[in-house]
Amino acid sequence: MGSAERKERDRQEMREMILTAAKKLFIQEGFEHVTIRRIADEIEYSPATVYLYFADKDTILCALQEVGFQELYKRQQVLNAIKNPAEKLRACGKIYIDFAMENQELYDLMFIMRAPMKKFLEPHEWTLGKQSYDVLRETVQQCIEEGYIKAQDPNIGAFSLWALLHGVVSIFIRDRAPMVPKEHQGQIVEKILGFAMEEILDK
Amino acid sequence: MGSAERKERDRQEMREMILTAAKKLFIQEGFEHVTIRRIADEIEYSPATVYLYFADKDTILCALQEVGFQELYKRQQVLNAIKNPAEKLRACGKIYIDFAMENQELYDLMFIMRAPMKKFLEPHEWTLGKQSYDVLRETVQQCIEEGYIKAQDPNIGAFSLWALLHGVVSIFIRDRAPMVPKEHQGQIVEKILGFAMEEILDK
DNA sequence: TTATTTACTGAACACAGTTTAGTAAAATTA
DNA sequence: TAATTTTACTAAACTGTGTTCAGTAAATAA
Repeated sequence: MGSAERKERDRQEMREMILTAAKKLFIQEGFEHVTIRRIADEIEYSPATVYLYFADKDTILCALQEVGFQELYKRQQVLNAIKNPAEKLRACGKIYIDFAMENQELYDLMFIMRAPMKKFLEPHEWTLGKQSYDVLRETVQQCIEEGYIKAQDPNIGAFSLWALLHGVVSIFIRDRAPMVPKEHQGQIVEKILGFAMEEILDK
Repeated sequence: MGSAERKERDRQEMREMILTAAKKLFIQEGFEHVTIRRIADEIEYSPATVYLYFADKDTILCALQEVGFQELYKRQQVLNAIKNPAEKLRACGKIYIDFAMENQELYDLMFIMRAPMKKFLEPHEWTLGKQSYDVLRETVQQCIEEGYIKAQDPNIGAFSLWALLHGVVSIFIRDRAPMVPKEHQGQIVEKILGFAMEEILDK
């Protein structure tokens, strides 16, 4: 009677195949080329089969979004080694912008795209996102406690910093700054992070 | 032989009818319900007719984007009455965030959506956007000249402020901050503007 | 009055996401 | 082993996109 377990294992394998194919298409060809039919081609099954493993396209995008949050959270782990809160905050910002600029399609899906958010609106688990956000919020909190930031509310502080960094990278990712050539974008993102750090931190 | 002029006038009227219909759908029903067929219904012509006045859907979205930039620029005109650069900068920010939060669908089209940007990528006229951006840049410039800001480069300064404000409003517009209830969003946007002003301005 | 240009549309095409009816293989039961 | 049921899968279709094209009727020009 161990066949039920094998079934479940096979099912998970299939789900991962689909996600892997979707991610590959997503990164290599961009969002607009991620179609159920292309995913089906990639895994060598029919389009209808995809629907036996995922309710609809948005659900696949949600799952992919979670993969993105896992990767971001993983990068954030190096922060545990940094004790000084000011340094830690700067590193936290750096990790965020590097992740964004190096994985633009994935970042877009996680923080900009409309598609996969319908599912999340309700009580649902934005858990993964919260996990990453908490890293930032706690670092800001630490900066306040140890007197590196004069600001009072860690929530507003963390949110402002997030907004600033998200603002810069999303302007570039969605091509809203034609006055800035692509090859200067990374440099400007870093400069703004440094600028923000000087303004926020007291020493 | 004045018929050629009337023809041109009729043509412009038709273009405006289409844009008006598109804008109405856009604002009342949201982007996903703006289809060529719905626009055609609205103006009581066939879908094919729309293509006699606009090359494709993206071109219509571009035109709508320009309408948005006109509206933003129009709001910015009240800034001319403000002489003190610090006050002016704050008002400039306030106008921006008010416009964004009051016209979320339009703001989305102007600053977030992917669709209408393919056309703009080349040398093309991002003129309207530049016009509005220059208002901000010149205000920052003025603040620097009159010693209200210690920062050296007006470009980085203006861009940072834009990024911060765009970051906040776009996080809300694309529902990426489930921890913030809708009724508090406006309040937070304002708080962050105030926060930024305190940090940036020297007095 | 005739010829030509203009403004418009019905019908189709290609391509999405998604559903459904059916099939062949595997698993279960007898 | 033989019969039955369940499972895994797919071909084909449905709806709804953006877009094109051949044809038509009215307005204009000759």
